[in-house]
Amino acid sequence: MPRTPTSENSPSPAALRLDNQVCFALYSASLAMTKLYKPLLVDIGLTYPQYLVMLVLWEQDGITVSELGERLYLDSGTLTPLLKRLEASGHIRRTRDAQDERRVRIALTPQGLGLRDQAERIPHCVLESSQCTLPELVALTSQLKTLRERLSQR
Amino acid sequence: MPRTPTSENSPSPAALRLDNQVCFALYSASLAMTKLYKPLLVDIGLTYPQYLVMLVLWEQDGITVSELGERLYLDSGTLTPLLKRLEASGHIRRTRDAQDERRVRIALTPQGLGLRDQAERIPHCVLESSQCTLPELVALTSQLKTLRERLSQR
DNA sequence: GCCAATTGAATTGCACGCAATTTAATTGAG
DNA sequence: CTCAATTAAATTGCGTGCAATTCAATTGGC
Repeated sequence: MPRTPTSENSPSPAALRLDNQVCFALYSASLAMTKLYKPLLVDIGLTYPQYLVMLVLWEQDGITVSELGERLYLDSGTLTPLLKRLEASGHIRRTRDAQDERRVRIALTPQGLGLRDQAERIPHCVLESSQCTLPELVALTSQLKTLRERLSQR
Repeated sequence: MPRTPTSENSPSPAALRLDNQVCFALYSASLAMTKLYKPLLVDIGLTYPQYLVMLVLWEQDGITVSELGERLYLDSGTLTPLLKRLEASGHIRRTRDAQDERRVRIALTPQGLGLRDQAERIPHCVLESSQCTLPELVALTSQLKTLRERLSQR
């Protein structure tokens, strides 16, 4: 009997097949998306999570670390070092709240605000590269939000 | 005029609004999914990416590091340390290929193979917790695979 | 058969995510 | 008013992801 290079034991049940996992489809699509953004973001000196932080700050300047965390579903263990790097890059300033010294407020610098103009071309580039139509992406976004809500309400 | 706690500059263009980003929907849903798996995987002593590796090995025992990487879209910089930890846990063995000493083949130990029985209950748990129907998840998986293919063919 | 080019892993360095702990500031029950 | 409980960030430690480099083994042009 010919021996294949990979020895099969009993076949894996369908429920454990990699190609049947939503989790892997989600995981690998998310990493692929990050790779698509990378070259665009390198041009403006941001990493992908840093870009997400900037998106929030362009909408809501001066919010606290925990408000930022609620928006992005990230905690201070992730955000604190990330924000320090954004500060070191000159995009933001971190200042203790005068009313409540426990809070740290994040404010855009003029440089950080200026970055928004350069970032405006990114969504278009991504749409192009995604090979998807806008309605497709809008629909997918909506489904993913629903999934996220359902998953995180545990 | 009442002043909001966060000072708005010019409003952020719609294309840069966080809630309109597929990338963020994808990113946050993926992290939420990881969190759902974590307690289930802790029980069997695996991290989430380690679980993905085991899914592949349960299908194809004895493959090389690069074949594993093609399956998971990960490179050796990620896989090498991860595989060393799986080896340290006793789930796999790493051995140089006799035909080509550059290749490293990954083989399940009896313990690693035995883990599959314990893992079989996981997909059901996830389906329950996801608050989604199976057809919904199947459809979403398919869309995400399409997206991944389109994104990574650049 | 020889040596340059290629290939497969490993290594290095950096930036996340996140659990768990610590520190500092604020709140609140009595 | 006081002190314990709570809250907000920061810190620590570990495990990814990934670019870039290194190292060893193999291949291919001559």
